[in-house]
Amino acid sequence: MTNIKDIALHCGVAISTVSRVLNDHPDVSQDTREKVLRAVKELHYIPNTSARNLVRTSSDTIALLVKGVNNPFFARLIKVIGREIAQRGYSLELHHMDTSEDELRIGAQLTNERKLIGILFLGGRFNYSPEEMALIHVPSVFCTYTNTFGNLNPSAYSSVAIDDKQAAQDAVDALVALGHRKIAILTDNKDDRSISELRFQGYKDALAMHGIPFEPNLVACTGTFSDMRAIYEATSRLIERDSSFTAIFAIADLMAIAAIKALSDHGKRVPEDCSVVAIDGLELSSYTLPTLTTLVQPAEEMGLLCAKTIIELIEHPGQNRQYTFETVLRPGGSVCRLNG
Amino acid sequence: MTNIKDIALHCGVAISTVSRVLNDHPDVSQDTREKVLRAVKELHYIPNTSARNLVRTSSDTIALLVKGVNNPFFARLIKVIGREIAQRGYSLELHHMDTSEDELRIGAQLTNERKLIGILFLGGRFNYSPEEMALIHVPSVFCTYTNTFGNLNPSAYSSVAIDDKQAAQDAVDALVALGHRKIAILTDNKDDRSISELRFQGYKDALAMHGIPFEPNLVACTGTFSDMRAIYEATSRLIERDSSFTAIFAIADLMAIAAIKALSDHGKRVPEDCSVVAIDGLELSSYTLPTLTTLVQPAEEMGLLCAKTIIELIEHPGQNRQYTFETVLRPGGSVCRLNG
DNA sequence: TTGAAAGCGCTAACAT
DNA sequence: ATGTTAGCGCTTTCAA
Repeated sequence: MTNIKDIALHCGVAISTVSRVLNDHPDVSQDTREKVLRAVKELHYIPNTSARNLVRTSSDTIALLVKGVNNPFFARLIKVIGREIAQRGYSLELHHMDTSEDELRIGAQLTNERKLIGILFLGGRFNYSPEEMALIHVPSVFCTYTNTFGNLNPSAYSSVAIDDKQAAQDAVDALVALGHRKIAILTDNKDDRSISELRFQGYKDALAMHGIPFEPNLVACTGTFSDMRAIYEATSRLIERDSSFTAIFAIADLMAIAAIKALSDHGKRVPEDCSVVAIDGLELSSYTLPTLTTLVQPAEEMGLLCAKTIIELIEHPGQNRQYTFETVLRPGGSVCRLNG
Repeated sequence: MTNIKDIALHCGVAISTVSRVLNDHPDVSQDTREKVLRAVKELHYIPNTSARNLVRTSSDTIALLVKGVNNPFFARLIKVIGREIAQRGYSLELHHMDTSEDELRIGAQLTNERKLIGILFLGGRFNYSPEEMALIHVPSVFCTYTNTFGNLNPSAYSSVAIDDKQAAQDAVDALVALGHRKIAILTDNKDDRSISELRFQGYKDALAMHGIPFEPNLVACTGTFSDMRAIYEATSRLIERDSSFTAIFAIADLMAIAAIKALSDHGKRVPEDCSVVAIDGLELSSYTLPTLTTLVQPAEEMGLLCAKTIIELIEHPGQNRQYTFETVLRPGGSVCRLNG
């Protein structure tokens, strides 16, 4: 591997001069600059970021730490965030990690490895403790989740999220408004201290608010957000167990899509025999047959605010703040009035 | 940030001793080891990977370089690859980059930054030149693409891919076998020197082989693989321009889904009025209404072979090899016999 | 079993 | 405008 020293030797200049050229410092003569740049090309020089990061005390880099690969909702968010960060003159580094890893630990590691100035967390847990949070020494924003199940002081973190419980209530409300009272729920999990639990809670609250008794029989747990087969099967079991429901609330769009297939395969037409409402608002859901009635998370706005917030925090530290977005019902062909 | 030196000071040992403990070297006394490990916990020590990578001459790390975020087909591949690499005792690092970046350059940079022992490229170009390829000094495998439009010597690269042209031919053949002769194509692009071009070529070849004249009017270009709205509109324009076709070949599953919606909105039922065949075999496509007839890329097998191949190359350099997979037709509800 | 010290490639003072 | 030099945090000889 050719390094900065090779370039210096080749050009008969000092390595600091090469470094200056490489980092666009102004105080280098035109001649030297060109000579160095030519050598860089000729010798196929590729900078060693490890060495650079080791010696630098700061960068202009914000990391976007994504936990879990399979979330289609993240894609739009990432796009918007990337655009805004670039436009504001910072660099964005995308890092993915497995669901099994600890995002705060990885964040801390990345911070001192790459001299990050900020971290955007995507897909993290809802229950950080102050001790865990203390690992992170740069500004950070929780994107699309917040600290509902943790005990962080509001001054200790920033977040941009929807109100999951409220969104679930809205979904159920929409079904009730159409005359439905036997409403099943399709959820990943009932008590994951995360999205599923919140949306499940919103479902129960909404039922209670409408004086509808909660029926455990109408709860279908999939154990997954993305495995269509598992979702299909959970729905099938639900139908076979108790098909008295006239509507399903699915906590995610993809779940609704698999559910509609299961309903169809069991001779139940959507929406005539069963209405379906979900939460997400994926672009895809506007192109299925029938199209999905879903509570849209405003991905673009949320992504933009995530970016704006982290930059604000970087430029003016200490102004932590939690933002909550409203979901908007996007009408689709998957619902209809009961017996209508 | 606490570093290895702080730990050493805290424990009253030398830096090298701490390093030995951290790297599981055997020649450290039980006492010292425990003392150091305790300090690591207490002081919240987090290793600096940059420093480590700078000094190391090699790692056990294979990188999976993914270009473009929005490909749903990649998710499964990544999962399989990750599992196999881990099982064989190597580490996998996932790196994402923008479509605008040069994967070979990034690969080269990452290699000397992180001391990689191998690279898996996902989503790269089909047209590398030997000069470009010379940047990469470790074994590598092109996953799900190959060098069709480049001039690499077969001994100079390894790849695991499907035969895109053949898959497109198979798709058209399937439609012709059902009596269709007016077959439209929905493609990203006609000449991108990549997947789209190959599949478009396969479409044309198949038509020719069956003595069906190629009609430019029946070509709909979307300019995208993932923007459903754009695909929907391209399909709509196609229908409004010339609705004489009885079948559509979509070069990707998501395109087919948007196309079916457009057909439906134009009063054309699928498959009764128009059959649809695609290439991909996403899990999703088995859960749409109607389900998609699609040529499945065997993601699991391909991912496994990618992993096996890179490991083989690492352990026995110089055995470059190109693998081609057959796609398999997965029958769905989106096709039927013409006038049947 | 442990310590001392060299140096990975680079940036950033500090000189000149 | 350019050169010299001291580290950044770590691994790895080489000595003891």
